[in-house]
Amino acid sequence: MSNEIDIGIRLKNLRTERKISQRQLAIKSGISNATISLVENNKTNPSLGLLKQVLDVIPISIGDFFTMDVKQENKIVHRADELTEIGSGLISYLQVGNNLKNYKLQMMLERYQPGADTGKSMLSHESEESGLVLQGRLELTVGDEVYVLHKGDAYLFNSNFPHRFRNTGREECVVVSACTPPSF
Amino acid sequence: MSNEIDIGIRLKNLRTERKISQRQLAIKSGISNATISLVENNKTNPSLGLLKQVLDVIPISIGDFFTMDVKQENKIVHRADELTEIGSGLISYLQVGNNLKNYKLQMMLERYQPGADTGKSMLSHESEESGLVLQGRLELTVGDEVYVLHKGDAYLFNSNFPHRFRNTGREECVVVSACTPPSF
DNA sequence: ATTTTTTGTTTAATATATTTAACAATTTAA
DNA sequence: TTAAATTGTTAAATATATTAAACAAAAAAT
Repeated sequence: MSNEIDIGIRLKNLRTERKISQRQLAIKSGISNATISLVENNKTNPSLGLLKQVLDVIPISIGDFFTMDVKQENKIVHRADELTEIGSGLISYLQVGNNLKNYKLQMMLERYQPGADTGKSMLSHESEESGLVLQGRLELTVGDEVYVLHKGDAYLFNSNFPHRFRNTGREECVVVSACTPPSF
Repeated sequence: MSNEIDIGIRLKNLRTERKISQRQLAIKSGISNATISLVENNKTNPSLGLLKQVLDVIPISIGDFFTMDVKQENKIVHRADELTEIGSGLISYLQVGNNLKNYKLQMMLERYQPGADTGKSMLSHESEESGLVLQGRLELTVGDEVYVLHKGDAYLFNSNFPHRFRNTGREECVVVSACTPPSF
């Protein structure tokens, strides 16, 4: 799902590397600081003209902006409220770290609302998944086998098998999971 | 002045190379055909999300889109209504051709409204300019010399001299000019 | 300590992008 | 030829980006 362009982190990196504030950048570019904030947090869908105006003061071209490497994640401790939401709907995936390009490991705190269902995934990417249930009831289907997991139970499998997760219980189901390499 | 990003020509080239219509591209991308038209004619300032949606069906990345070479101008005959306006205000410069990157010669039809004034240009780029007055009265200053030209008169000079054009007459002044290499 | 700046974020107001629907012009079908 | 479909463009309606102004939190100054 996280298929979008991460304009925010790119701009924020460029700005903080130069040690200038949102407001300074705003003044130099002629864009409001509110907008800079919204862009950096991916809370708006900026126009190209606007982006160019901002990048002109860096300066960097639009092409370079999108082709440049995103600075590697170097934060080690991620506070509870800093985890990155990459899920949606009835399922929440709170990922440890924003940009995992340079990592082999993806760690997530998963929350399945009652009735939540990933659907049968037919993905055949070579990766391994493991998880441990903290709360609630989780139905796991791998191939033809169906399992029901409760608090304390864990799973580990090769994710090129078709698989599916469902919360068949009445309360929220919470799972801590790991995956290598990252699957999205 | 023409300092902007030529999104329009880039997209139009990509689309026409693939021989698909604006409407086909619109349907595939989920964007309205009206918008595609506006974007191709630089009549709107599209958001990045929109551009990405469109480019995804080409497909091409945003970075590549902006770094790719713009197809060279290959049109030979440019109809009167196809000339490219690169002037503004009281002065109209109708240029022969859109993208002159690969050309050494820039041909323009210039219209100076009464009172129009280029201001004294101190530019010292090595280039030659020539022009022929079709209508009206044109005051030309080159270095210390001031000349007044009327219908049929022409000029030719090396444009690293400071120079300036003014319409000191009461009617519109029309000039056909040439410049090498292109100055803007 | 207590102002005073400076920081990043958010909300309501406003500006502008985008869509829907219509148009005229050209091409395709019959 | 005429009718039908497809082309690109434009105007009015609508959705959304952007701004101005206020906010709370942190840093700097006194």
